[in-house]
Amino acid sequence: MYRVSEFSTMTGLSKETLRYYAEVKLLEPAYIDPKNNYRYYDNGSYLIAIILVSLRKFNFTIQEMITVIEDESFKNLENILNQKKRDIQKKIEEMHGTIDEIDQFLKWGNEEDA
Amino acid sequence: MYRVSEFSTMTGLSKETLRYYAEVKLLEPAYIDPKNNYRYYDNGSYLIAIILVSLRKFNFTIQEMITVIEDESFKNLENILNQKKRDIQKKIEEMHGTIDEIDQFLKWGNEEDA
DNA sequence: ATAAACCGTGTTGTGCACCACAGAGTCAAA
DNA sequence: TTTGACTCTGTGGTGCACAACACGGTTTAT
Repeated sequence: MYRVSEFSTMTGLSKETLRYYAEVKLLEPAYIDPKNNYRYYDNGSYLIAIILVSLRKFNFTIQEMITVIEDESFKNLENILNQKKRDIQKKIEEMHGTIDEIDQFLKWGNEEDA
Repeated sequence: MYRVSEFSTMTGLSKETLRYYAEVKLLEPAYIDPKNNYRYYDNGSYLIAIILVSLRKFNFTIQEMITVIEDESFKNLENILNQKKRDIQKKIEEMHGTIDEIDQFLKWGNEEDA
């Protein structure tokens, strides 16, 4: 059982982030001492925390992560990740579109000059 | 001279957005009637508004747009747009990187299963 | 016993680009 | 002249994901 400080350095999540994650029921402590309200995390918490850190790198929102975690035993995690990949690919295409529009705009500017 | 409502429909910028743009000195009305504070826009305002709408599509921030507008006569607009294109391309590469990381994660998950 | 280091709660602030609303004044048409 | 549509200002709210306090209790080491 780890206290917040230790768990924070283990996971790379700040204490405030851990508190926030508990608040939104994304990652709740394994145990809370009723006499001083100290929050304790265990190795199960750690596994989840590691996954959350990855998901955050993949730009998952808190809500999406909650969905992942609520779906016990991660049955749909693969589907969700594949969906995320498609979302990213879509955004990439949009950005290519934006580049095209900028090119149009530049072209229009140059023609105006002529 | 156009009042906000008309100018709003002309440009597609909402009244609140126009008010906000005036507040941050991005697009100030051409004339303000001192006796009732009504804000009036003219054709010069319109030209700038059109450009701003495009820049917003290109994901310019307000600060960036202010920079563009302050630089009278748009000498550096082309440079800035080209810089923006590079920024977008960089983000596209980052997103490809994220996709690779997701693939790694998926691969790791499948190996764990085995 | 004391001091340092830790923990809790509650609250406010951050950045961005607006949106929404209330209350009051103003203008245009009939 | 009345009605309805318009305008202003000021203020607060939105979403996201925390960060940053202040204040007080607790634990740990010496």
